[in-house]
Amino acid sequence: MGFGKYDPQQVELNWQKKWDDTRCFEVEADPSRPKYYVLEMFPYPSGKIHMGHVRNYSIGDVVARYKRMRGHNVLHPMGWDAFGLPAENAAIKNKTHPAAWTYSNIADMRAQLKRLGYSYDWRREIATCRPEYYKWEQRFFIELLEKGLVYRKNSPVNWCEGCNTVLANEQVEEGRCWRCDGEVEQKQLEQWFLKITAYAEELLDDLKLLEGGWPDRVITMQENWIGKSVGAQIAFQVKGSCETVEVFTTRPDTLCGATFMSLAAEHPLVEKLIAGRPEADKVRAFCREVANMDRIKRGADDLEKEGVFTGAYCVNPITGKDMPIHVANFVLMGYGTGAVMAVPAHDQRDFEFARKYNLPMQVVIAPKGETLDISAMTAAYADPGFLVNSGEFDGLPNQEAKGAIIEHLAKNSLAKPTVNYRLRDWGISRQRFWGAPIPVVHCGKCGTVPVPFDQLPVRLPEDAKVREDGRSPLPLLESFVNVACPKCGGAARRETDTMDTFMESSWYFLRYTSARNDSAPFDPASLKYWSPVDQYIGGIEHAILHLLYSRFFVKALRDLGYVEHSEPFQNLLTQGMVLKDGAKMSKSKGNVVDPNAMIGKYGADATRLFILFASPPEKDLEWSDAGIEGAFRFLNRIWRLAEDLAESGALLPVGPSAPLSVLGGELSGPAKELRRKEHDSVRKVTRDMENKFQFNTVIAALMELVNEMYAQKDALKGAPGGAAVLSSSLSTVLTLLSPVAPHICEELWAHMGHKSQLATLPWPQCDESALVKDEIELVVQVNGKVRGKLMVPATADQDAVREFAMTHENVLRHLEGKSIKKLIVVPGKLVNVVAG
RNA sequence: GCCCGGGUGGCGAAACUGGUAGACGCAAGGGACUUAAAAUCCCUCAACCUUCGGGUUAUACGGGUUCGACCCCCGUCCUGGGCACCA
Repeated sequence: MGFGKYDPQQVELNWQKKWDDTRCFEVEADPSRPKYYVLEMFPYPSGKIHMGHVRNYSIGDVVARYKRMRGHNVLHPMGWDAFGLPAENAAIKNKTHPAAWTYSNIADMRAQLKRLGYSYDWRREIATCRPEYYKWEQRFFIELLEKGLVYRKNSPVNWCEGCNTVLANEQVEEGRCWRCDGEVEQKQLEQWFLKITAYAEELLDDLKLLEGGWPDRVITMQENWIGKSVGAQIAFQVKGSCETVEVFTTRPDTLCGATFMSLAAEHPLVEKLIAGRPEADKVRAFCREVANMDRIKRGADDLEKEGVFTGAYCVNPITGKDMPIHVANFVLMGYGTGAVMAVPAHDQRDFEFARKYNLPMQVVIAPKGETLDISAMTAAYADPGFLVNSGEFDGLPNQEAKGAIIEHLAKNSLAKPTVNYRLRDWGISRQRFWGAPIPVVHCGKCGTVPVPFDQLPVRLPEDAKVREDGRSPLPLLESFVNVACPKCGGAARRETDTMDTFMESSWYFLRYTSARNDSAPFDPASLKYWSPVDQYIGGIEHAILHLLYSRFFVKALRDLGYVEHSEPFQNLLTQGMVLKDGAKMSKSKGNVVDPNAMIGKYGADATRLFILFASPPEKDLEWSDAGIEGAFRFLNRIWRLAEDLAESGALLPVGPSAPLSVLGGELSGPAKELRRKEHDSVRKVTRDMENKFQFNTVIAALMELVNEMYAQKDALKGAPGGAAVLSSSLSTVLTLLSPVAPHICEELWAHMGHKSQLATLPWPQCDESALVKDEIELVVQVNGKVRGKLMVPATADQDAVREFAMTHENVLRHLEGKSIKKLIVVPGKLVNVVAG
């Protein structure tokens, strides 16, 4: 009896239904079993699944299915990052509510994911735009507010005119909006901030815990972003005034070489310093010009260093010398204290500035035994050395001098060791509608009042109409805005800003552990059992944004008492992009390959197989229409192999890597050889699964085994134990391939007469004794070059190997006229004859 | 400037702990089957030389360590990415 043509549509729908009916992938916390939490970054419901999603979720599904077969209790959930701008834009265009567009997209995309056969526990599905979800986020917000980790301040913020909203620093890329690529301007606004800087040190330190589990480059990117600098804060007295200028420096050792001072244009002291001075107008004009310069121009590499003298002086706390105070365009108010002690001899920037404005320079560090002549220098000397011209500190190595000078000044409270970070607090206010409302009320009498827990969630009104101009309808929606103050009961107004959508994605992975709980954000026992995420998988584009925010959020929730762990994601796999013709797929380039079309033509299994085979997961993958044909061809090859065995009565219900007792005793010849290959495949596949999820070589190993079965099947069908070995090998192929191409494997598994479901079967074991070879191919090298290969008994010892090697004609030819100096034997592999 | 990656056939790639470089697949060429096509099966496939035994050169480039190097060390080039007038 034949199986008929391989029809992926029919096979796949059939098995998807069976998995559904048997609730195969639903899991509960079970402390008696080892858990494994595998998670892929959840999608934004933009409308359709694209190839990037297919790659991401196929990788995750193989991990989930593999770990399940390895005996783990596997949590593998899916949900929707459902708030955000595209929904609003679509709603404006289609004159509907963002919710309608979002939920309809979710329904479409869920169906697509189901069609791909991913093994999710769908009962845990979440959509972040649902009040049952964001209600808890609002609660966290209030708790963080009470703890002082949320605050409101009026500050310059990044404003994107295109998106009509504020952006966090992490969302500005080279002066442009991460989403719409529009130019970002600076604006002064009252905004809510999350105090991520309170965790700067821990966020940096804990990166050590992630070494080995996270890609190095992601760790470095986070290190760079946090940007820790160790140094000192030093106070400089302003001459003739009680004011001081506070400076942050990483080079306190160069203090005696500080010959002038540079302030940022926005520095609050500037106005006080110039009051009543003849320079005042000129300085004000300069400050205004610098402050009004747009962000991109001001940050440009080639910006000419410019400054202006304020007329005021401060005093070097060690040398006692006067230092003219300048305002300089390269000093940033946002870093350190907004003031820089200028050491022109040892800082390139200050060097150029001093040369341009003819300011004093003083060498204070020189290489051992050398003197530096400032007038002859063409650049600052920034290398290590020993102190000179620094009074009592002369002769100290500059590294040591750092501590000594701070200590000296600390006696008079003029300096203290300080650490500075580049990381800024996370601005989370968004002037948009489709986001979680910030749960506070502004009362004329009581000020800013948090909404009490029992009044949560603050729901996003369902009757709001999006505005043509893209601005949020919330401020004009009286029914939303007007509210009684929770404290005094008087008339008050609701906050109309919503939260950055990165808030929702900062904790969704925790919510999956008890997604349907409506009395608390998490069920503590489930949360504890499943956390942290063992394997997280997603794109490198979130190396900073989402991954940094999530790390911070987990630490903050830990300090609120919600979670016990400190790092959300134990292991991180950053998958490469899916390219077509060398470029990222995009509508504008017209190089998009639609997953639906591929599933329709070749099926989900072939699509998954190709995308996993074409490239290792971290690398970019070039889509190839011929490649997916090849994947489909391989599945057909397995199908026909099973069919062929069935037709010749050689298809027995023998399990994978069957023991000799099942195979009918000791084997010999091709049967033994195939069994060896079978077990070797188990060994290889298991190793590559464990080692960084190298699915491409996993699949290659299975192709080899199938090729071997094709080569041997006709000889084996009639041989003793042959049918059993063929069947065992086929079982092995189906079992090992099932995480990648689950439907066809289940189907053929059933055809073999097995009653179980592959999805819940244990992973096969490699029997080491099956790997033993009677004969091995011995490679013979002469002076490191291969000169011959011969088959020798695997048991041959060193002397025997030597004998064999010397029988090889070509080897002897290369040894002619030479004496053997040394013989190196790599057991089971090769022998190298060193001769000269 | 600082910090991370990466560089292997026509293409995607593989190579375990330093032990036969190119597994597996794609493309290409040849053959079988077929009235024909598709599908399938078999063979060839790094470059050059060859008396067809084999030889030489090859993992960006130049050195080194080693019996032996894609792999380890030093230097150079190219390339992708992150951070940056950061004090």
